[in-house]
Amino acid sequence: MPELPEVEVVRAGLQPAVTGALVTGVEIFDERSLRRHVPAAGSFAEQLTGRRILAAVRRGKFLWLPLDSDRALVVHLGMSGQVLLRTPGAAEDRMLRIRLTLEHPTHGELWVNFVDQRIFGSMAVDAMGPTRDSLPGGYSGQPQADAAWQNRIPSQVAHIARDPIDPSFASNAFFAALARKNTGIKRALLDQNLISGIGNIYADEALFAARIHYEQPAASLSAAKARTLLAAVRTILQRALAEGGTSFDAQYVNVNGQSGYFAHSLEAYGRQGTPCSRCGTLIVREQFMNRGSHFCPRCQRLR
DNA sequence: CAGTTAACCTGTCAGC
DNA sequence: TGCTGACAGGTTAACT
Repeated sequence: MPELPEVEVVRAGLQPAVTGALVTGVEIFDERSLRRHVPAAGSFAEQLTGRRILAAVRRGKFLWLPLDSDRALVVHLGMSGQVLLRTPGAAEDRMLRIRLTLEHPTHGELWVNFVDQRIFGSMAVDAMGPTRDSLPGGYSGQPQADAAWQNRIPSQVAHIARDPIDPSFASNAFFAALARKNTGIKRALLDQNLISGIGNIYADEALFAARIHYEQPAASLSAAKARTLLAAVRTILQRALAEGGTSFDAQYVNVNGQSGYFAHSLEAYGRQGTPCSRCGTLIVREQFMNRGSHFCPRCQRLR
């Protein structure tokens, strides 16, 4: 489940189920799902078994579960990852790669199934370090300023920029970086080191809402236009989150396997050949970065 | 530094 | 029915 809203749906679903739970079992069905695990301080299973989970945190499309060992279980869903909560003994999920068994003090025993068709996603145990700005590492539902994990971040997530719905997102620094970028605006929106959480769907939707062509040079946007774009990004992400994310099929689901509804609200992504909701011109799809860019050629002109 | 390409993978769908 | 090719929401490393 790729972009920010879909990952946040997963985080929010995990939080009440895993916070305070003890990891009692780890089963690995496909080692390739541990691609990002660095076995320096011990194997994946060794570092998890017997540890307690303290929270569920997200920055952009990265999710992590801080452990009582100053490490964290880092989860990235890649293109097709799912995290499913199951009652032990439930029927096997297809394409199950990793399973954790948890013992929660009040909810009892639980399976956390990591399912991933394409195996671009991964789980890893990683060391935590301080955040560069000494602010919270990401979004975790309830702020817990006194918690040791709060202002720390897994080493493999440290290079990822804050996302636009993070209260600590530095808008002015983002605008300044845009003004310095010698590249197209969509490439900049997809650059997770500049702003995180935006993928191909929401980049196209935000650019449509702000009426900006995807190849418009980032540095050429006026201050007002850049502000409009950031506001559009936030609005789209929040609306998508409120509707449970975007699902075209059973691939992108919450921890209970349910789809979101935002696909009905898409204005540009996947709508090539259908009329623009503003002017009736047919939406166009062009090849871009080995995928598609969808836009209205009339509303979104290159200037 | 910016941009391109390839690599990592499996499944689904359209067309023949 | 079966084959082939195109396509899919992401990230990273290597190269120009």
